[in-house]
Amino acid sequence: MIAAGDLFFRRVYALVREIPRGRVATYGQIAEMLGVPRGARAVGWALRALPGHEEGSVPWHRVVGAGGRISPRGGPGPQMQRRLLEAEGVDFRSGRIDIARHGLLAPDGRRAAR
DNA sequence: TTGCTGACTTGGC
DNA sequence: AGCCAAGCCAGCA
Repeated sequence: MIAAGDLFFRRVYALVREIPRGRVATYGQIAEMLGVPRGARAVGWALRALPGHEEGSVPWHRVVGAGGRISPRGGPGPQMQRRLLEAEGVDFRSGRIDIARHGLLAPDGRRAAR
């Protein structure tokens, strides 16, 4: 259960839940949606504090860094994140995600991917 | 209230 | 292409 005061965290979680399967959003993009263009780090903080309770409900793995690269955090996290994304059809051919295709507002390019 | 840290981003070497 | 430094935001001691 999230504390009543942690409104920012709840907003972040709510937004991440809205990310469709097979698509990804960047920290900066989420922050901008929240009305905080430079609050990318705050978004990361929120996800870091993501309780295991919400972990099953919030697709945190669909949140990546700018340029479609997974933020190294020193744990099995990044590896699992990449695995989950690949399972959704996200292409890591270049070692990073193509935001132009898998981005939140990007047209479904998964089909065009090759 | 002050200061440090961090799942970030951008710009310069 | 990869590494370093500065800027910004929120939470916690």
